[in-house]
Amino acid sequence: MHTPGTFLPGPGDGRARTGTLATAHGIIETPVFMPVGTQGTVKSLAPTDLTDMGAQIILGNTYHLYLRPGDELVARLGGLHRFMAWDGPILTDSGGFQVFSLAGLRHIEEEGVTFASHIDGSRHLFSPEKVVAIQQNLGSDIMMVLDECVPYGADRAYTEKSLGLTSRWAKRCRDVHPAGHNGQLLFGIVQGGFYPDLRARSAAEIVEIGFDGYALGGLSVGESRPEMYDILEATAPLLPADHPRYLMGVGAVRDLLAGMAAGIDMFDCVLPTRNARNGTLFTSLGKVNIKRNEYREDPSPLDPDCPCYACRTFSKAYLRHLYIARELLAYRLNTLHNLTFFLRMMEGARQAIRQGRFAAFRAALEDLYPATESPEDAEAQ
RNA sequence: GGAGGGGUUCCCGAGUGGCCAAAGGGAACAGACUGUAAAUCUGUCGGCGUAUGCCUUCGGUGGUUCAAAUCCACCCCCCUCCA
Repeated sequence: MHTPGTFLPGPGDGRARTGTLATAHGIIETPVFMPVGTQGTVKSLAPTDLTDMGAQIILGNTYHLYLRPGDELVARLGGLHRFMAWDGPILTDSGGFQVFSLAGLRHIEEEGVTFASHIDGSRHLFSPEKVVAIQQNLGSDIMMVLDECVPYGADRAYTEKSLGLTSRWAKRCRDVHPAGHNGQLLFGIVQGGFYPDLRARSAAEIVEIGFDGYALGGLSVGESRPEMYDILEATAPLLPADHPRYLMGVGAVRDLLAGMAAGIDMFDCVLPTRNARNGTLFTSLGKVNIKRNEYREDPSPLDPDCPCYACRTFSKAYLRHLYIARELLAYRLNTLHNLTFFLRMMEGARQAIRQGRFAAFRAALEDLYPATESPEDAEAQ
């Protein structure tokens, strides 16, 4: 049988590939999209909803769960799976991203990062060892090393220095969590900003340490698509083919497609869940802003091609009404739908890759989800 | 009948001589959201073919003034208290 950590590549199509990753809570078919459940819940959904829509693995967050309710409390209650009643695989992010995004009161030094809680201002230290210990308490199937997610625009000197720190932190994480320990996998994270040679160096150092999987961090942090794709395409091939590759924090429909085309196996992003709560829905006919006046009396389903409960049961007019009226059901139905769309898209992608028609699959979706130029980009031209 | 308070742009509500097309909130309309401090944030929101511009608007009418949502007179509504 599969022991946790076993990654078996399946049929591929160009650089895009399928595969299976074994974890202590089940086997994941890749490429996979992982819904984000930062605080031990995918906002507005119950675990049964996730099971029903075919979610294979979800995310939790070290930073948030450590601060509240506390990883030791979760451990006493039987671990995160039991605590939140989700039997499938869980990946926990290390808090590296929070170190970056909650940039307010924080200090990065060799030992780790000192920060102030966004909840009560209390001071804490996240060291590589601490972050692993927290994730061990949570009992996640895939743990992430502590890294520094370098902000967009960081200069070469800073990026280079940061990359070295991320590598040393990665090594310390590996040292306190040897391969195979507890059935919990540990993934390394490649940084290096937007300097291809630094990316290559980071990849080499992280691969040298040896992890169960390799993540690309520090992308989709404000850069343009071409910049992101350049780094993605240059770096993904540097990650070992016999391990899963994870593109952190991505993403948008066309970014997922670009990632898969580059050989990425795993993705996570708040986009489908957050956008659902903000009224932007993804459908087989393109993006729908459900609050628009044009849907006020529209009796048709949101997506005639979608099997989710919202699409099977309600009209766009009703979904619009719920959203405009800020009814709680709106958040739930919208999230149900958006995640269903993303998961089905990934299923479609896996099939397309197996059948050698990924390029066509990608092109069709890219037509529905054109690259939206940011106003800044447009003005710059 | 007497005393007092009030009528402001779709709604609520600031504004009591010029810096007022008029704060703020809501509604409405549109947009953003990429390892979730996000059920959040941004823009528009009287009219005029992009306007340091013009026109219309602050219960009604008439006046004072270089200038009025703001001051005066009368009128029309609404609310509270006392008879």
